[in-house]
Amino acid sequence: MKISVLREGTHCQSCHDCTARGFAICAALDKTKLRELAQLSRHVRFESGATVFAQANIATSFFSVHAGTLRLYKLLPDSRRQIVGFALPGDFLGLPGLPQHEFSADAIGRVTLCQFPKESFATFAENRPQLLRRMIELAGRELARAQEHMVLLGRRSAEEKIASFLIGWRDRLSGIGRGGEIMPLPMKRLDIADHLGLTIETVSRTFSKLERDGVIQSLASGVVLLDTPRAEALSAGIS
Amino acid sequence: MKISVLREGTHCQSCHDCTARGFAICAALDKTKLRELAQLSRHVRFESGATVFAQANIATSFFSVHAGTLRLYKLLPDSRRQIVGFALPGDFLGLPGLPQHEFSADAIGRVTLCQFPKESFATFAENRPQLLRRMIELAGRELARAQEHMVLLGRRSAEEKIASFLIGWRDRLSGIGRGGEIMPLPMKRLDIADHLGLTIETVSRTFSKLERDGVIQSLASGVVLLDTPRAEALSAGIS
DNA sequence: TCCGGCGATTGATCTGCATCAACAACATCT
DNA sequence: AGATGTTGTTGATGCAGATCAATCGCCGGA
Repeated sequence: MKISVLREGTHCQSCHDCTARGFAICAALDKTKLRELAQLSRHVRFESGATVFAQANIATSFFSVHAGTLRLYKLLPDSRRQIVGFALPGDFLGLPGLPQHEFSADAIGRVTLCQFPKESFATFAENRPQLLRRMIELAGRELARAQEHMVLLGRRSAEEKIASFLIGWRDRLSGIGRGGEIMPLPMKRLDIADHLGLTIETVSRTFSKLERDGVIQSLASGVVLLDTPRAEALSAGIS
Repeated sequence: MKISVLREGTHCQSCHDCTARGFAICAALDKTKLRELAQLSRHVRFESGATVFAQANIATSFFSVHAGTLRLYKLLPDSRRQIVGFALPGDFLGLPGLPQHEFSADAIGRVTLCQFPKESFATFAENRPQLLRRMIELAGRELARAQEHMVLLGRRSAEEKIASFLIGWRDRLSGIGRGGEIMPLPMKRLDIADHLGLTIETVSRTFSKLERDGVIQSLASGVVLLDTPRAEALSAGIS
């Protein structure tokens, strides 16, 4: 595992034309407040594999993902791993009220983040209902995703899990304007396995099966959905 | 499945000495605001098995649990079920921002709730940062629980699942002042199975095994933890 | 060009839990 | 008391996915 490499950041100069604006926490803010919030933040960059923060460490910052993908995961003492989610541009990391990080976060490929010192962010947000409501909205969306994922982990077959994952990933990408024919999957098979409660072998076999069945096409650059209705049916748990 | 029975409620007269005060959403409010909020609410009661609301229905109310236990669950089209959690006194049900319920909720035994019309609650909360921060706190706690449950569903053995469930249940009960030697388990085996991603038979067998091993004692009125350290070790994923 | 490492794939075998089945314990109704 | 339904337990068997193992493709470095 590579060691975290934190490049010194600068105050964010250009929140106004930030590509993650619109889906990020800051979508709630007008120009003036945006500038104030920007004063608190710095841009930081992490190289592939770097750990942004680790579970049970004291949380001193919040983050908003600007570019790239992260895996968010929890480890058991014997090193079993559950990836609780992947973070994409616009996702907010860290929850006020809890002193420590509830999970670890690694960069998958290069990642840039807006970093906010926890204290000053909390003070800033304290009396800004717009921002607070936005945080509730993001937390609620996250919670809904978590509950949907519990259904997947508890009650679905390997094939349904993979189909569900692909459909969900497609929807998230298109939600941030990254939809397209070829759907990039920046994470490795092991990450997918640890996200879906499977092993790499089962993930691999299931990808192969879906490809044999003409549901998907697997490329080096990503996956193409050939039979979307079939994939969506599997994802919904039909058949 | 029994039909939901909603007894007509009354405005809450006695929030001041409500037994769920202190852990509920209203813990954030001072006397004056509490009275104002009480004006919006009514007490409602549901009998055992009644459905408080169903997944994908338009959410017209929020609820705060006053007494009793609920199962919160999602169904797949073929009737596979995943119980995403159990709600206890103080728990808040419903998230602003999402138009529909994300899951269904049934009473386990008799339940009483504070019901808030969604619109008026939202208006009330809109510019009350204290209340908004409290909602973030509750949502965050819920999210943390959901993530911990993903680890359980994705990466743990049946025995670990049961031990984890018992330890978690003990902690939640003691968190609302209901700790005690005998831990009541109001939900049925099928509920536990659908919560942990197991079948009733496996749940039953695992309870039997834990009892044979002297970890727990199973009574009609609940469960006694005989070997708490062992249960906690299993719960933590050690051994 | 060869080598070594990493990720992915595929095959063979094993196993934890699901499934199928029978029965026990207990409550409710007639 | 006997009949019926509901919940829980236990046993026998089956199977989806884990585990163990071999191989392949690819990339980067010597």
